[in-house]
Amino acid sequence: MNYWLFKSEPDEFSFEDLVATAQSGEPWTGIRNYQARNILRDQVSVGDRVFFYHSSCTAVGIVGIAEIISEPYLDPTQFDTQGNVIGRAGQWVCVDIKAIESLPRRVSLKEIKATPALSDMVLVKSGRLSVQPVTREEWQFILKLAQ
DNA sequence: GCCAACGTTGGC
DNA sequence: GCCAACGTTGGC
Repeated sequence: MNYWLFKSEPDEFSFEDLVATAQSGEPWTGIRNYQARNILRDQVSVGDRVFFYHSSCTAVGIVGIAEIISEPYLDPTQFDTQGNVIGRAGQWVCVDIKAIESLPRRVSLKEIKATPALSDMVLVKSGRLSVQPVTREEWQFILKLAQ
């Protein structure tokens, strides 16, 4: 099983919104970055776990855990009703995810940046990538921090 | 809302 | 294939 971190602006779609979709989950659409697309297309598998990260808000950080529940498929939001590609053609893909649980408390970006054991996280090193890998060590360390 | 960082585009 | 211009992300 692999671990990932997905970013979302809570004003657009929050972890609470994902929880509300229960077992049916939500298509993770709208990724328009090649690096993120390649990760979704080539590396993400059903059963992988995901840290759900709230960005661009007053409480930035990791707030919950989700699970990948579909194989990657073509993101339907890249097509109009006639099936024509909207904007940049990029064979964009999406996956479905569902909520597993909230963290006992949010692990803030500030805290992550201040933690030496987490200084190699992609989140710290390449802040803009919206779908990114998390190592097993980082995953477990953050779970401990969240207690 | 500002602005730094970074990804993408496009002229050459 | 370089690189300047431009657009977007995201922390603050």
